[in-house]
Amino acid sequence: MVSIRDVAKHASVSVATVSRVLNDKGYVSVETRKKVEAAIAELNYRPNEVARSLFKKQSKTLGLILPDIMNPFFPELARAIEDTAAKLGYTVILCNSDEDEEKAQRYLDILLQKYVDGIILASNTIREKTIRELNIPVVCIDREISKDIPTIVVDNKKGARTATQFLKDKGRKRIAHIRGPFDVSNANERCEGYLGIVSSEDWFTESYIINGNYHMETATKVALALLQSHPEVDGIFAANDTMAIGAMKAAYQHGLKVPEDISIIGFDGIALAKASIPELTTIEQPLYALGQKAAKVLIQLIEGQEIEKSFHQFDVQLVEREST
Amino acid sequence: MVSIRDVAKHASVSVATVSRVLNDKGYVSVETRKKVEAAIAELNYRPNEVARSLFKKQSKTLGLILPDIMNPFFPELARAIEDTAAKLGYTVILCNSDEDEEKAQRYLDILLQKYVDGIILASNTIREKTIRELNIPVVCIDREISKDIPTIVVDNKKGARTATQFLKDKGRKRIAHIRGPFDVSNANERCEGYLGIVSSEDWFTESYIINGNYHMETATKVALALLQSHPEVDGIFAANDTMAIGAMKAAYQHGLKVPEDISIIGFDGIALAKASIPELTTIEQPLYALGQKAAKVLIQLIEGQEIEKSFHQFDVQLVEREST
DNA sequence: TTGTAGGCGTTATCAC
DNA sequence: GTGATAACGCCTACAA
Repeated sequence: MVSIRDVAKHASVSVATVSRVLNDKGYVSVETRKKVEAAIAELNYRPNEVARSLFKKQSKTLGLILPDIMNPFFPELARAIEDTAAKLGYTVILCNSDEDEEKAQRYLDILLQKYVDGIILASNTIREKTIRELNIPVVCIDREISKDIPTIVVDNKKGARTATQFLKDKGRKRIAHIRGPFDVSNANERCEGYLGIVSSEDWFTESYIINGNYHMETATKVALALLQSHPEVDGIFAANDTMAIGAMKAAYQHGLKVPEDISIIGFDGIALAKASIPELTTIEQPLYALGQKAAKVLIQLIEGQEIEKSFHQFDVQLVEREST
Repeated sequence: MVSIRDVAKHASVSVATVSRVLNDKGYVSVETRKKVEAAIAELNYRPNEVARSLFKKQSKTLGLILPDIMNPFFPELARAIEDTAAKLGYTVILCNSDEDEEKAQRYLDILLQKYVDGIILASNTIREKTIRELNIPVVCIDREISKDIPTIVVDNKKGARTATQFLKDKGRKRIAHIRGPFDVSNANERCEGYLGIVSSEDWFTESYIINGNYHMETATKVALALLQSHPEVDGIFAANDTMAIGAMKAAYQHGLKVPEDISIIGFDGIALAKASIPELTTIEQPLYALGQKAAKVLIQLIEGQEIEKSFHQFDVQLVEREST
């Protein structure tokens, strides 16, 4: 690897001068600059980012900690973050935490040791205090940890209301809800939204709320049980698309036609929703925009720019397809 | 951030000694070691990886360049790679190349500047020469660039033969193929496999091979056109699952029932295949194992261990579900 | 306008 | 056994 010293020698100047033209800082005569640039080109020199990082105490690297990139919700987010980061000169380290606090903590340590400039975090196990102690900018996404930490989320409650109301408007009389995990904030918000619409209905009972874990298989199982015990159910709002697909499977297994016999609506707007047959009606999150925003805010924070506001709640949109 | 110097001072020893206990290298008396360890614990000291990297010229970081993490084929691969890397003490930088040579090249440069220790590459735009010039270990995955570069792939041809033969065995008489892009090696291999089974059939014509691009929408379009112009087609082997789903959509749009009127089989075994209704029969790749192997081989290469062989071709497995 | 030199936090080579 | 000290490649006072 050719170093700044080689360039200096080649151009018969000092390393300081080379550094100056490299960073466009300080005075350099046009002539010397040209000489240096020629040397750089000739030697195909590229500054060593590690040395730079050591000196500057920052690495132009972001950490991205999410539960599991295999969860179809995250790839689009990750892509948006990576795109935006790249555009702004940053690189991103991918970490899968599996919602495991210890694992997340380990990644946090490693990222710190590697001098990452900031972290984007989708987690419900990490607490505010831990984040504060990191002493580097952190942006939370999808899951809110504290109002005092920059956060990019979506209006879950409103989206859930929209979904439930939509089912009602479609003439559905008994609307059930497959909720997400209790320790995930958005799952609780979505459940609240659902309740906001149905809790005053005379038919409503708690048994219309069944517990899912955001995964398909479990959703199929619990939905099937629901359909068996409550054959009157004619509409399901699942707290995410994956579970909605699971519910569709359950409906078929139970001999029900979607959407003729039962309407199913999801939440998230992942690619899967468009790939299912019938295609899934869902509450679509602007996933790419969320990721983009997260990266932008984080980098602003890193670069010390003033942030207008730190809590961003995006709107969500009903996309009607074939399952309702 | 507390540095090795702070620890040294705290333990009243020299930095050299601290370094020795840190790396378990050289002689350190039990007593001093204990002192140092106490100081480390007390100050909660963690060595600075950047400084380490600078000195050692390696960063315990891997680069992962793939076309697009949003393509459902890649998350599982990425996850396996990240898991394995983490277990072995490495971290991974995610890069999306969009099959764009220039973009990939840019990432390569950046990764080099960051001293990554090795790169895992899924690309068909980068040439062998470019890889050689990197002067760091590279392993290719999913797409073969050269027999001389460590590569992890699957027996595409055989898998394609299996798929096509399976359709035949199911009694399908006119089997079409939606192929992948011409510049992707596995697409060509899969097409060859298909041809191996059908090219000698008397009904076979080139018009049974239609061009897809591994994406769903296009597949739906071309499959629909095929079904219209060739209503006799009763089986489709799509070169990947995403296109197989697209073909299912086309079948439904055309008024055909799957699998009653037409059988459809995919390739890859992505999660989507299990989520579709009906569930997709497919040729399943051991995705996680592939990623794991890639990471392991790369790290072996990095750590200078001898590699038994560098070209790994995994077997593929027919998974029969509901679409055939 | 340019060069010298010290330091970022580690590791490794020598002395002692 | 332990401690100075010179790298690693870069940046930035400070001098010249």
